[in-house]
Amino acid sequence: MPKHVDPDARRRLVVDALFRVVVREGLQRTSLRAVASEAQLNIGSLRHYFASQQDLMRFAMQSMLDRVGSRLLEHVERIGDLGRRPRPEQLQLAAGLLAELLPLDEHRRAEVTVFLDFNTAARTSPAFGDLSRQAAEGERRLVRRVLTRLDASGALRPGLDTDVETERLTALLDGLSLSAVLHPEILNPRECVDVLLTHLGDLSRPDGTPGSAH
Amino acid sequence: MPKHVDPDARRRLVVDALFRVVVREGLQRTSLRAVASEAQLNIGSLRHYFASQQDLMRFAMQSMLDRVGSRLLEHVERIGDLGRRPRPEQLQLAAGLLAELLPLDEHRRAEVTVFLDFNTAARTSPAFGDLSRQAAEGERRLVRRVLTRLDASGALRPGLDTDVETERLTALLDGLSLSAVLHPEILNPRECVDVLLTHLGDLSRPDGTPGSAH
DNA sequence: TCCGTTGTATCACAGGCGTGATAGAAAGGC
DNA sequence: GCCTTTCTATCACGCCTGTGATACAACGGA
Repeated sequence: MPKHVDPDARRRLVVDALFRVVVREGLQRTSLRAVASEAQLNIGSLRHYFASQQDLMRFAMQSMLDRVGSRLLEHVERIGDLGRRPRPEQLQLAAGLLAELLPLDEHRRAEVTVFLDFNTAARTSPAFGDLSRQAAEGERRLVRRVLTRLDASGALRPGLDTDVETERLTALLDGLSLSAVLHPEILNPRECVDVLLTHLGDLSRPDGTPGSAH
Repeated sequence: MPKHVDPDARRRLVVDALFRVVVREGLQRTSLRAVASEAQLNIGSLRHYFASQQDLMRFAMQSMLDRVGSRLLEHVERIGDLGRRPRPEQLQLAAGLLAELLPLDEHRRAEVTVFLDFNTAARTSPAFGDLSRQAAEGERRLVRRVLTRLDASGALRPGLDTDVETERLTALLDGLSLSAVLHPEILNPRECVDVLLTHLGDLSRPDGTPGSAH
């Protein structure tokens, strides 16, 4: 006995419409009316589900963070135990996981685009400050975790400073995302992957060196 | 016999006011009235020097690109010939030059902040598209030039792919700038420099290996 | 059937925006 | 002195924004 409207589905519909508007027009021109129109809803209906513009914006950003977070978690579980893989595959798997954050297809491109707009807005908009910070910390936790796991299974060069390498790899991912979104004609997805693989290769133990796994 | 007002000085004054507003409020809230108020000018006066908002915005971004460009040029000349320096100093000098692009002090932080806001806006605003692209290409030219000069003086590991390394270092710089501007509590200037030096160190020829310079 | 809840749709308001028009002050060549 | 150019200042217009208020339809349990 389903209710004729599912509020959660409605909110998702609105959020998806908002994402499309942000991607197409930029956050600056993403007004309530534009989102309502994109969702083919009356602005009155939209406001029935979101009390204010700020509510909608926060909900949308939180939704995106949740989606990315659960996708990453899923990917981590799919990989399973890293220690029992051969070393080249370890690096490949790590790259595949981190590439979830790169705009390599239209879906991730849209995510990164919206994410960038939200984060730049968050700099001067207190309403998003906590979400932006939480996202930045989450990204660093992921990167650090990838690095420590690689290191634990002996894939990495000895003597690396984890703090510095975490910031370095995070900056690399952020910079690649930024360029790929803002200047796709300069940096295409294949080059992004090349750079990421090169970086991980540089961090890895030289071929022939025995790892210290276990 | 000085004229009572110097139009160029007036424009510079307005542009500086615009930068302050963008840094403080974000590009979204940077209206003509806000800039005029910040410059302590009447909006009518402001519009006497800039025909339209778009004119002002373009002029401001172009001004910033010019300033950064000439500062980089000056720094390059100050360094002079790289070949006749000892290798550790070569890396240090390269890092110092590239660090002109990082938000390490308040002045550069303001620049990078404005630059970021302009570039995200440029994604969906055709008026800034060309300037944004030109800046991205300029940054890559600089990075590539630094890398090839280091390589020519024998400071770099052999076998590096210049295209990939250019994108890698560019992404690293962009990512560091992004994080340092959006999350200064997570990434401070010292860490930025650490990461940059670590990266250049990784690219450099291992100690004890004779360089191929001259 | 009645009624409360939920959803849809519309109007109106105040506020900010860029911009065109215009009036008046100030400056400088003659 | 005057006249032209440059600069300053203000008004008004149309547009778009978020939001409060309100009316009306539709649903679901009693």
